[in-house]
Amino acid sequence: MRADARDNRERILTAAEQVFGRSTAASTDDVAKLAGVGIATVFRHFPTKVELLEAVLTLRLQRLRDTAAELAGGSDPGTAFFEFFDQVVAEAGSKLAIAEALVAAGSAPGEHARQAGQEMRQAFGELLVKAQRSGAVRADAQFPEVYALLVGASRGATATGLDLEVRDRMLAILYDGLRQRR
Amino acid sequence: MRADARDNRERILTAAEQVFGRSTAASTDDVAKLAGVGIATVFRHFPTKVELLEAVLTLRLQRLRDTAAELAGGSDPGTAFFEFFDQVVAEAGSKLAIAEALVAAGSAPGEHARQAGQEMRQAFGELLVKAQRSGAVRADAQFPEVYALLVGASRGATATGLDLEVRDRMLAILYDGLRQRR
DNA sequence: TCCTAAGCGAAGTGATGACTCCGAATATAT
DNA sequence: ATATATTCGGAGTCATCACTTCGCTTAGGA
Repeated sequence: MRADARDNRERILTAAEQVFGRSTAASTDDVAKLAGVGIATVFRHFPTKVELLEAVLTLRLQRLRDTAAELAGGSDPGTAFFEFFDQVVAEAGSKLAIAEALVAAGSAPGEHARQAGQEMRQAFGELLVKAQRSGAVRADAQFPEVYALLVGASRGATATGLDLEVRDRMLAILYDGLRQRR
Repeated sequence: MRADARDNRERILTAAEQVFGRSTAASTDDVAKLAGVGIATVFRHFPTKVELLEAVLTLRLQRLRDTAAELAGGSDPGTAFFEFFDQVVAEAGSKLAIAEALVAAGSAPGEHARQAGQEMRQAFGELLVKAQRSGAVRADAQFPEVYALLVGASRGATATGLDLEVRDRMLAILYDGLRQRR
């Protein structure tokens, strides 16, 4: 691939992430304009709009997976688990698209996104198990409901009108539920 | 208004609720077809698609408000609060539109929907206060975060793939957090 | 430097969907 | 029963958007 083509591909992805971050209903022209390329260039790199959306989704899921993996290597398992939860919800609070990505992670269309979603869930699952072994999270919680809570909290955060204090109090209540029953 | 006109208005609203329940991106033609009327008839009763959506949203919010008011008159305040929570989440689990309605309730466009949203939140707020007075819900929880949790749980429920056991375990964790700290 | 294949952008194309126009149909008051 | 004002339905219109075509440009090897 020629150097200018690679550059454009990067620019398009970056622009798409920003544009679709606001609304996935945005047009391909908008992405092209923000990227500073022609429409045809967008379609040359991503043959359909769905494939472009998929690429953006995959990127986001991979980043979340990396964050989880990074935290897993860190200090306290309990801290790592809640830290990840915090970070995801914080991001989702300002970017609706992240929340949507989480929902889509379960039943993602397309091979790349599906795999990225699976890896992210896998990494989050490991954070959960370690936190449970350390006693920071109740042992009777299973992955599906904890993931559902992550998705829900992300959506709930966007409903707070971006009020950080409300968001933190919401999470405090949720975390009380997730912690080990005495 | 002529009797046939009123009939059609009803039919259109019912059809719209069903069609937009699947996706708000559905076309007005779909609504007209399901209602068994011409497209023009839909637009005569609801001049724009947004107004039609608004009417559906208002209807849903009013129903939720009625449910809350009904439960408030019932027996135990704690039971009433969690019962409402259960019902809303259960409905949202099968109808994504309800979850969206909850989100929109905060910043609804249009006068009718805005007011219906406010009334629903008001009714839910009363359930919360009573439950707190009775000691069933922790006293330090304020309305905004509890509402955010309701919105979040509704969204989370749709992410469980409609698995009722997962949904119930998710709610159990959440309710543990909402109950009075001893 | 020059050649050429890879890449580019702007002007299409066709489909879709919100919304309108107007002649036909019909409810209802007399 | 009849008149007429109201309502109806389907065939438009117009804008938007995903996607294509094609003549021009340019990167980068010889």
